[in-house]
Amino acid sequence: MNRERPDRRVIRTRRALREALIGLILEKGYDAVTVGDIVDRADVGRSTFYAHFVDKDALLLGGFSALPTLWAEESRGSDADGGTIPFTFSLKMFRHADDQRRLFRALVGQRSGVLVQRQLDRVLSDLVRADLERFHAVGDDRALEVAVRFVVSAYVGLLGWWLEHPTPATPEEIDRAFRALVLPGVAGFLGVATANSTGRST
Amino acid sequence: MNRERPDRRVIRTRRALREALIGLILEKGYDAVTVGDIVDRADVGRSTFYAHFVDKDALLLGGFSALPTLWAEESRGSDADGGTIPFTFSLKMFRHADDQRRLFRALVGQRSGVLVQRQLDRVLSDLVRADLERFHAVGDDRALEVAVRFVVSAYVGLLGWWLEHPTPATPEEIDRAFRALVLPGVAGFLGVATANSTGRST
DNA sequence: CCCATCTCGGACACAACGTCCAGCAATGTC
DNA sequence: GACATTGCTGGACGTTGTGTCCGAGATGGG
Repeated sequence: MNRERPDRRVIRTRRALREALIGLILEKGYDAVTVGDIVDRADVGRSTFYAHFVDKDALLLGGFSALPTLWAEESRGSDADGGTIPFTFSLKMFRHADDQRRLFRALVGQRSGVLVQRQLDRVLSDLVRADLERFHAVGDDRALEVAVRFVVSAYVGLLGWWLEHPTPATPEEIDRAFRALVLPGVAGFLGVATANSTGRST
Repeated sequence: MNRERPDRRVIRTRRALREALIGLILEKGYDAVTVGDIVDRADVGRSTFYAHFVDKDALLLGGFSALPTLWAEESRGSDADGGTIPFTFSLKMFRHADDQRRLFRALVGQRSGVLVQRQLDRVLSDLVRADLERFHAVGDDRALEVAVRFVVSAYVGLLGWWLEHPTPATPEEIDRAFRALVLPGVAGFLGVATANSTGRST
């Protein structure tokens, strides 16, 4: 890995930009934020911004680049749970989102951009796929993908809804709802899939 | 209703714009299309465009404004089905999307804008809510909303995935998968299902 | 045939993006 | 502590797209 620790100035600049962005997102929503806004608030030259990031998007996603690894480690770390319960990411994520509710609402909520949602989708897809393979030992690849898509869509949908609501539901409650809604269908679907191998003759 | 049939010129212009937009969406994707592109292809003055629509978005959604009513009528019309099977929109929609696959992929696919997805979300939410109320007689309003969110998210997610794939799955197959994945969870979550009709297709 | 209405076309102001460069400042190293 | 390296500044510039405005001309409906 190319891990030469960068210049202090670089760190400073990047942090300033990241924090400015987050503040602005909370105020105006991501889409309404311009590069001008960001460098203005961060007290950084416009050209400096482009020296670091090609895009507004790059800045945002750069902040998230650490997260996937973190989650992956968390999920692997808790093998005790991971061994018996599928989708352990769910409750963790709900809690995390609850802590940073305002930011998450702005980023993953229903009236936000798609960028972060898409990123989240990608990360979750891998986790879910791994869990499904572990718990169901499916043979049909396409059925697996359909199930992954189903679980992730349902999850992100519920998450977005929950964030966007002045709701008294706790992370635990919404997590329970998620499991109750998703697990039966998956069990039935992948069970049938292995025995019956849905669909065309391969 | 204010249904004075408008001037021929108006009709002509609007149709030209709509068709130009669709063509351009198929070529470049919605986001990449500019108002300039549209009026250019439609051979319409720029100012004329703004005399009809405030936005690129308005033009697009204007085209869809007829659709919800159509679906609602379809759904109400087929009371024979509607009486025994929930979510009759599903297969219809899958078929419709299959017919216009390229356009739908550009509009509802996973790398498309959110506009149409959101519109679709709204329309489907109402349909799904109605069906859930009819089939489950729920008392808890919040549980109902959670279930609606779940069903719609799962549906739109599967639809998007299916469109974006060079997949040999027919509308019927993906519809069956959708029902198999969604119905058990809903039944369990909302309590007693009045009719336990788990996807009998034909 | 005439009037109302629509369309044209081009000019304009504006907002944001992304690039470039010369001069200055901070940094890590020896 | 001196110095070469690297990063930052700040503002000018070109570009693209948006949305508005208006007078002149074309076209439709009664």
